[in-house]
Amino acid sequence: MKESIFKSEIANHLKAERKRKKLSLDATAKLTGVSKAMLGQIEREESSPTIATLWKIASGLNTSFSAFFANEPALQSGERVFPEDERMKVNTIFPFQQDTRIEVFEITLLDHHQQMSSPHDIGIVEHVHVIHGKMKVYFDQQWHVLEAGERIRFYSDQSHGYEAISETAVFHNIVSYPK
Amino acid sequence: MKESIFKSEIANHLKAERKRKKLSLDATAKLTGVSKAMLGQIEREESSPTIATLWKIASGLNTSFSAFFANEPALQSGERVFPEDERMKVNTIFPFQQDTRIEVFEITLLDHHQQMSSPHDIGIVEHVHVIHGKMKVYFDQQWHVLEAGERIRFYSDQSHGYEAISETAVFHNIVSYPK
DNA sequence: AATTATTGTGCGTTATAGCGCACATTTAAT
DNA sequence: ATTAAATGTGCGCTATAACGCACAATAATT
Repeated sequence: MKESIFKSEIANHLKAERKRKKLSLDATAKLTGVSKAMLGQIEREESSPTIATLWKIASGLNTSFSAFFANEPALQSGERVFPEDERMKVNTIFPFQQDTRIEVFEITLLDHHQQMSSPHDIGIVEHVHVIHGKMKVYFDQQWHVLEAGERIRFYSDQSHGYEAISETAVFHNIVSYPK
Repeated sequence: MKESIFKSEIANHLKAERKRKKLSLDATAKLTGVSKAMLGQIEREESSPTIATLWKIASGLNTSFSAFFANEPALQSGERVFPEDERMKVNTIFPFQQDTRIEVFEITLLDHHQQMSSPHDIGIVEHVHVIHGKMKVYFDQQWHVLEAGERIRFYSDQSHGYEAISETAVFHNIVSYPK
């Protein structure tokens, strides 16, 4: 994810949210405590706001903070795509639904397979619950070893991955998307 | 959530992450492309970084962006309380957290036990995934039979319940609370 | 058509994010 | 003990985030 696309996502989301609520720059300025000049500049991508002001905007508009970093709904609507690999079997337990914004997979790693993944969008949380075998999960620059029955939770907007320590490992993977 | 408290969250997380990696301000400056003076000010809460710089920091440290905003364990622990019953064992897999607004239980029904429940708040969605045995789930005025491995999803703002058909049944219960 | 709000943008000013460099302290090496 | 390297803070400077106000444009009212 490049830095520059941030600005346009923030701009788009702010503009969309403001239009959806049928608010003028002046009205949102009063709601958020951020000057309308600044709001205009952010929408035109002429300014990269500080977290403090972005917080004031999110807070004043009663919208979530992470929503400013989400990709277009068109892209994130569906299910996550997994790489085609014979040694990693993915079974969808609960597909993504707009109301809950979670999806659940049962994943089987064969032959000590390791599966790495590049960062996802901001705010996405992954839950790993080991059903069979022994495995390790990578995030925060560390491998975390998990026995059967154990579980762990992490932000997946970073490099992460899974690897079976026993020959095969089965785990449940709950992915939560913000909104 | 007040604005000031997550400035300290950012400060704490940056400091902790830097210490964990045993990096100096100088070293992190080279990694992230952010001057060490600025990094120092952020750690001392003397400066509120822009989104762009915080991104450079997260990116350069290979850490998650969201982790800088990790909210403290919510006071409002939405955790559901279950009736005391010897024939229904509830094991919490993932406790409720404010960011995801889900909680996950592993529930064991013994001796053909039936457990009914009165309606919860509107918008709450329950997911049932049968691990062992055979059971049925009640909602929408009827019972739904589930074999091991099968799953079902329903709104729990209505009378609902579970019952083991085999002598014992084990299922996972994912509860999603609306934002 | 003329007037009056409303809305977004441009401008000048202030506040502060962010940088490079130097300084004082500590830590390690000689 | 002395030197040398490394680490965090302070200072001056520049870039820009953020503000208030005024202006030009459109939309609504008379």
